[in-house]
Amino acid sequence: MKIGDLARAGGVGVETVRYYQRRGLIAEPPRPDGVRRYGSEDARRLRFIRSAQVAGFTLEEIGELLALDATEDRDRARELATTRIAKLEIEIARLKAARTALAGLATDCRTGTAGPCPIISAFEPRLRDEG
Amino acid sequence: MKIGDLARAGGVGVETVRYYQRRGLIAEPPRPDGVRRYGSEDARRLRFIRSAQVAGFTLEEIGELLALDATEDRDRARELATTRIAKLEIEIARLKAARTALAGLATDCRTGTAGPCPIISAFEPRLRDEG
DNA sequence: ATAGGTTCCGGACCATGGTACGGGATCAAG
DNA sequence: CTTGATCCCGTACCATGGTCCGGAACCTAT
Repeated sequence: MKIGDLARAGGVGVETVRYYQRRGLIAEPPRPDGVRRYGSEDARRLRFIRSAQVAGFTLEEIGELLALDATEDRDRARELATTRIAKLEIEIARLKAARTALAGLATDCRTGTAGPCPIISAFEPRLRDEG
Repeated sequence: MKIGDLARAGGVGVETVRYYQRRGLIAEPPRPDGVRRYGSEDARRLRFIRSAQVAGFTLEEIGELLALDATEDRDRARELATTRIAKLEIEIARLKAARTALAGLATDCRTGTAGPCPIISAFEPRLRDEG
């Protein structure tokens, strides 16, 4: 694979691959004829990077994870995982609360009723009755 | 309230309040004696901004929401709300998947077993048996 | 009255994660 | 053998959301 193929396989741009390379997230592959040649392992790494980003890891942390993948430091790996899980829990709870607030807003802003809808108060703790 | 009080009430820095002001998210308050004097309404706005950020709105969108709060454009308000809800659903699902992956990683990386733990594969679709 | 804390302001700077630019080399197809 | 795509490289630039800087003015307590 050349860089363009890898980028396509990973759903990113060529520039992004080069950027990851500069950051040391993807190893510099051999270039027999002057052009970088990647293997399926690189594609796997690239996919991992994207997944880990979704999980909220920064590129720096992802670099550590990748380095760790080859080591025996299971403790550190578990530590990174559990720390991130805790943050994910918080984030998920936050997003759910936001969703609830927005659902309330969408309901309150049904068409047909006159006047503005209470956007700001939609995010405030609901003390008013549900009636 | 002076700007420092407002910032404290909103859990942000003074510079952040000034920044929001520049962005037009908080109205320029009266300054009888040359110093900005805020009321509880401003604190409410500030809290709203933080909540809306958690909900994934950009500051630009938040500006629109704030503008909308005073208008009669219920359709637009509902539209923004439902669009964001859809994105939140996706994001929540993603975070849950990430949490699952990390939980698997943490399990696999129990201490005691020898060898590196499969960090990269933790995020790959699990085809291998659970045994 | 002098020090410490706060406010004012514009503009510079920062972190993160890319994205674009310009210019040159190389390759495959028409 | 030219055209178009792709590759190489370094550097510059971008968007977002702040954060800090320096210098001047003010208030309050000691």
